[in-house]
Amino acid sequence: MTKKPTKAATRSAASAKGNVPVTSEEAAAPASSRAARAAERRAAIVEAALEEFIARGFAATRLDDIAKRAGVAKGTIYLHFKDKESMFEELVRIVIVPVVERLTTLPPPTGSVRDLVEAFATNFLKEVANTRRGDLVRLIVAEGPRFPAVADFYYREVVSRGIAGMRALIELGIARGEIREKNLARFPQILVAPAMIAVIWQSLFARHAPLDAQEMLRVHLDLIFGERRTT
Amino acid sequence: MTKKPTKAATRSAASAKGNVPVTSEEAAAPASSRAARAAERRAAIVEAALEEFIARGFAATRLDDIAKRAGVAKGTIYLHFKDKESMFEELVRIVIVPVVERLTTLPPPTGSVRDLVEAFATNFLKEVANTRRGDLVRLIVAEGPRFPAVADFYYREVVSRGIAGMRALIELGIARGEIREKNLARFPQILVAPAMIAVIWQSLFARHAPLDAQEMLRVHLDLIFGERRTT
DNA sequence: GAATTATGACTGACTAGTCAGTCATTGTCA
DNA sequence: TGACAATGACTGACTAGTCAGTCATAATTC
Repeated sequence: MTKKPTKAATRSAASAKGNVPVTSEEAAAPASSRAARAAERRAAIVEAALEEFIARGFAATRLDDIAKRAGVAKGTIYLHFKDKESMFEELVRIVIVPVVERLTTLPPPTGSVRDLVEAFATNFLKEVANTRRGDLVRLIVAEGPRFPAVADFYYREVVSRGIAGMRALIELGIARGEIREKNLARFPQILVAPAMIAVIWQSLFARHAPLDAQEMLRVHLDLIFGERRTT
Repeated sequence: MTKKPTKAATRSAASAKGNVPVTSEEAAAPASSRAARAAERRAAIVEAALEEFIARGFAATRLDDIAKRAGVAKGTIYLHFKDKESMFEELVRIVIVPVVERLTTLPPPTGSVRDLVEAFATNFLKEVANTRRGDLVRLIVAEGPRFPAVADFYYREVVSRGIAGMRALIELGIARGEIREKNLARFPQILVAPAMIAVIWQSLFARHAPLDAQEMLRVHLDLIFGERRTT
């Protein structure tokens, strides 16, 4: 079979029209242009949908707008997603899964518990609070009650894991004498609360009163672990 | 025409059906039944709208549903509110203003700062967290970005006041030596964060993992003021 | 019975989802 | 290798339905 020629042609055609700003160093990838373009389009749709849903909420988002933003016809969306609702649900999964993976893989077994938590916090700020991801959290809070599937998923994949992880850290901190308040292990939510508040604050009140999240989290850790810096 | 009976009928019908739990000591008011009924209807509409908006969000809420729930024709809504959007905005004001008034009037100049804060927290749980009001907070978080007017109002009337009040309490606590962490005054958000988290948790994850908010807040206060109870 | 208030049928704008048709890509065959 | 056929990704006009807002009519009040 002669497969080479087609490939070359495909290639140039794709790159000529495709100012698709998504990923892509598929330079090495031998991806057949057909499949590659499909993947690109899907990615563009996901990106556009995320943007629109965050900006307008589920109900007020028009699929026409998503299509336009993605540079795709409306029908194309339905080649990738069953309907608006399941698109939203898949979207949340698609965006969250990699973040969870990255955050759970991180823990470098360094020194004190405080350092661990602080590193985690810094990372959280960089990866979530100051990103589109932060708005996604707000979106989940907003739409959760109307999308039990989303709320469930988020609880299972993010919240319960996060709480469990934090609890483990707290217990370690207590065991090592870094944390005085024993009851904290019963409510790891307390450890995370200011971070969540920071996320919400940024998207609602930042323009009224900017919040130095990094510094706030540090103060909060001082509260839990006792002072430390020269401050 | 026989008008008396109608009136009586109307009256009783209204009170029979109308378990409108809102205001109303119009007992003393010489309010012509005309004005009184109008007020009742308005209250019913507000109540119904609140319920629907909380359950479905702004965009997905139908005025027909609000009307039906309020026991009113759709046209009647337009006798009280300009349109859906301004109804939503007014709604937030109508519900929030009395709460703010009640909470700001409270401070009984009792003993320790910790007692003050704890009383406030308990009150907050009773008045907000376990009420429709709590869901309203979530609704504001959800719709805030699309309703700058609402976000502004909420910031001005609730957040900035709350932050200021908390800061005053914290400074008092520091002055009296009850609070060790001086930097806390720079981020009163930390003091409030768990309470907000509790509100959000209740409406999103309560069914996955119930949260004893009261107890969580107490632990948080222990963290700030130092242990206390026999626990 | 005039004035005020309430009603709900109606309208028009808008949108989720569909589907017949197009055409670039891929596979096949000489 | 070049021509032809098959494929299926993609399109966008279209349908069916929804819903905010209106207004002629009806009910109520004074």
